[in-house]
Parts: sequence; structure tokens; C-alpha cells
Amino acid sequence: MLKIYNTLTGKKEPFEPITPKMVRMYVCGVTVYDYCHIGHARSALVFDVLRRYLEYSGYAVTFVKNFTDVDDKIIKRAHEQGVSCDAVTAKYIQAYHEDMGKLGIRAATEEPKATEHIADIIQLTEQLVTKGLAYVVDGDVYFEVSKYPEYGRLSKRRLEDLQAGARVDVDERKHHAMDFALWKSSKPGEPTWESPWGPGRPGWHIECSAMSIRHLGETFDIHGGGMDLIFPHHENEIAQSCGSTGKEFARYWVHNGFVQINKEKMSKSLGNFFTIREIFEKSEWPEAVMGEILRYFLLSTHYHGPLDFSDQALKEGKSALNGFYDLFNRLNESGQGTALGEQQLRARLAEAKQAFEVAMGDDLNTPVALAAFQTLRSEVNKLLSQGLSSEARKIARDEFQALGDTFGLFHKDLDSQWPFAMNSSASVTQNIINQSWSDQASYQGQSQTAKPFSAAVIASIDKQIEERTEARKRKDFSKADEIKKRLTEQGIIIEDKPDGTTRWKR
RNA sequence: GGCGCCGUACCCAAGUGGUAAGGGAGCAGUCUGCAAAACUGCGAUGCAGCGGUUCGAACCCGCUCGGCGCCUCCA
Repeated sequence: MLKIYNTLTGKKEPFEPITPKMVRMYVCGVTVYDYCHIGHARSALVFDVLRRYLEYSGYAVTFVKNFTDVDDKIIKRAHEQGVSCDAVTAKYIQAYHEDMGKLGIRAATEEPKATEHIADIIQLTEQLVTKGLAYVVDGDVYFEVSKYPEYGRLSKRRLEDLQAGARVDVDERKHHAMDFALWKSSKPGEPTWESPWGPGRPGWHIECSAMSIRHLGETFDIHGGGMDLIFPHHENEIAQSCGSTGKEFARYWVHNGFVQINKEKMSKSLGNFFTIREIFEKSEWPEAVMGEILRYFLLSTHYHGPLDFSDQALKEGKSALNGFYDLFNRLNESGQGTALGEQQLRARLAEAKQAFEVAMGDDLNTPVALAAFQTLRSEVNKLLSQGLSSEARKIARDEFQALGDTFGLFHKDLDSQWPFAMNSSASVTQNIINQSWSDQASYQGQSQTAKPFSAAVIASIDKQIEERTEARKRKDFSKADEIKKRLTEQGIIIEDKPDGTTRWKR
């Protein structure tokens, strides 16, 4: 049973879908006018994990995540760059898929675009005009918030309070300062579509109402997004959707907290703004490894709270994962064990699975779920030191992958290429910040250790290990240490096993 | 002015009424030719501060201090 915090009620509630065993969820994606930053990554990952956990729990999930591809910021960006809006949106949609793909975030069931739903948007707007909830002024259509008594329910605000805070120039033609545009007449050079009110384009919030209703129906289960969308975006979506259909819109509203830098919200003016691609580019770690580290980091705090991005946070994620992959490497080796050992292992695995499910069922408590993984790691290590058969090891490794899959962690593909030694040498954030100061000149060559070793290099290392093993057998420890020193300088870590053989890792 | 969040050990971070999870770092030990890894032990009588409610409070209430967010585009 999943309990989830619902912004609408301000409470943690048992999750019950409208249709048993089926979940329909909509998450606000991005407005595609720039590259995604680490905050977008958090939001995308949180809802990816929610979706995966629902699927893990046996639900069939229809997951819709939109692209807003018509908007003031896009138009501005297109003008700045002297290209079409289509060129801007196409570029950043592709970038979105690339960046989120590196983070292991699955594509949604449907990823609709606003521009593909203009007819739906016009229809929705017409309904609101007909019902008297919207009015037309000079080719613009505004939603009239004072005609919708429930306005402010989601964000717990009263219209009077909002009015007091309005300090931006108010359009004189609006009946109320908080009235917002459903449809805007377009100026020359802007994207435009024919409508009952003349040529124009959609307003800021209507596209999500149109797309969610089109793909999920008038009432659906979960609507998600970042905290900052609660007001005005989601508040307005509710007003438009409920106002138009007369029905309940989304039943559970789920919002993730911000990624911060030094306890402050990221912003370009503070220079503390990190895009996903910068982080991958400036990292010394291979892409798949960096993706794993970022996922571990992003899930190490409960989704509802703030999360500070820093090099230290990344290092802690890396250290934690080192422990898991160290264990996985040992699980991948063959070994002998007892029936009792295997029995105990199965018990520990069952406990971990249970702990994982309890944690996730409690409002997606990913930090506690990770703690359950850590506990399991420790328990398996103990059993391993007592001896586990090859079969038992495989069972354990498979279970780690099965449980980790909800988080996109512990993929077997990474076992053989996990870089243990590269722990702390470089600063990702400094690399990014320094780049803007010094044009990236000083950070070349840093990724040499990130590339997988070639077969020739591996053969060479194996040969040296063999020489060292021979030397150790002869008790020629000075020779053995000399070889070890040489390997250490290449970033190779040596581990001598009790049976006299040696494993190595980087 | 209005709405809201946060303050738990050196660091990160769970816990929202029943006697402080987990990780990282550190220290000590076992193992090891040395190491690495693993394992074992140590580590908050205490949860920003002060009052209150309660048999019992990190959790509830009040006040104070400190940090932050939203009310305008924003994940």
C-alpha cells in the first residue's frame, strides 16, 4: 500500500487509483527553450521512480509528460538566435532526451507537445467562454479567477492575499489582477493559429489542461511537477480544467523540492547554475558511472525536501556505490557455500525487499530505501565471508539488480567497469564554474582514466599481477611491492585474496 | 504585507508522541608479508533556544533566534 503526500489536502493519503490496478499520471515536463539543469533532473527522476515503483507494485501506468513548445521564452530565444521557434524547440527536445537518457530516465508513455494540441486548447477555451468563466478582450482570452470560487485551493492562497502581493504591471484590460491568459493574439513574427478570437497562440497554462485531458481523460490519478509549479501553474490548471469540465481534475498532486546550491535556489545570476550536460562533460567519470552517481545523490534525500548539490554530495554518492560494486565484484566470482548459508541469504534478501517496500510505500521514502540496501550489503558481506556458493551469489546479485531497478541503480552492466580508484581528484562544480572564467583550457586530459582499458592494457596488467604473485610465492616482497607500486601509480588497486590469488580494480 | 518550508553528531540524512535508522569521514581492533576490501567496536543522555501540554516530546502548542522559498517566468 502506497501512501503519498497530496498537496491538495496537505496530508499523506493512501493511494487509490480510480480504476483498480491502473494509474494515469501526468507530469509537467519542461518549456523547451534551454538545456535542462540538475533541478529538472531531480523532478524527472522523482517521477520516473514513482512510475517505476507503481509498476513494481503491479499497476499498469499510463504516464504522460509534456513538452511546452510554444511560449514567450521560446519566442524570445528564437529572436535572439535568429532562428525559428521550431528550430529552438526541436534542439532542446532532442537535448532533453539525450540528457535524461544519460540519467537512465525512461521515456514517458506519451510525450505530447502543446503545438500538437491547438484544437484541444481552442475547444477548452471556448467552453470556458461559453460558461462565463473567461472573457475576450481584443483577441485575447482571459480566465476570470473571481468567477471560480475554488481558486487558491491548491496553493492555500486567498485572492485578497494574492492581490496584496501583485507588484508587477497589471494589464488594465483584465478584470482582476490575477486573471490569466488562455489565448493571446499573436504579434507579427510569432507562431500563430486561427481561432474564433482571431489569429493567436495559447496562453501559459492551458496547454497542460488540454494535453492531460486529451491523453488521460477529464479526471485522472496523479499530477506532478516541481514545487514552484504549485502557484500559479497548477492552480490555474485546476481552475481551467474543473471550470471547463465541471468534474474533478487530478486527485493526487505531487510536488518535488528544489535542488539548491549552498542552501540557495539555483539561479544564473548567482552563477550557481548547473546543466545536466555540463555535469556529465566536466565529470572525470564515465557517463554510465556519472549517471549512477547522480541518481544515488538525487535519491539520497526525500523528494519533498530541498537537496543541496555539491562535489561532496557527489563524492558521498560515489563512496556509497563503491561499496556496492565491490560486493558485486565478489558476488560475480565463483565460490563454495553451504545450504545453511544460502538459506540465511534468502532470509536477508526477503527482509531487505520488505524494508524497501515499507520505505517506498511511505511517501516514496528513497533515503530509507537506500538505507535498506546498505543494510543488505552489510549482511551479504558477512555471509560471503562465511562462504557462499556460486548459485547463492548469483541469487544475491540478481536481487540487488531487481530491487535497484526501481531507482535505476545496480545494473550488472556496470560491474566490470566500475572505477573504484577515482574517488575524489576532481571537482565537477569547480570545473564547470572555472570553465566560464577561463574557457575550459585547464581541464583537458583529466578524463584519461575514465575510458575503459583496452584488451592490451588489461593483458599487461594481468601479466604484472602474475609476476607479482610469483614474487610473493618466492617471498620476494621487495619485487612484489615494486610491481604493486607501479600499478598503483597507474590507478590500479590490488586486493590479495586469502587463497593466494589477486584481484585488481581501478 | 500575505502564504509556506527548514534548523537532528564533524558532514549528508531518516525519524512527526513511546525512549535517536542508514551512509560518509575519524579513531581502535580482527584479517593481511605490506596493503586493499570486509568485519567488529567507539561516536548525539541529545534533536537551534526558552517555556507549556503529557505518564512520556526531536515529534503537539506558544514565544525567540537563525537560514530559505513562494506571492512575477521557473523543476
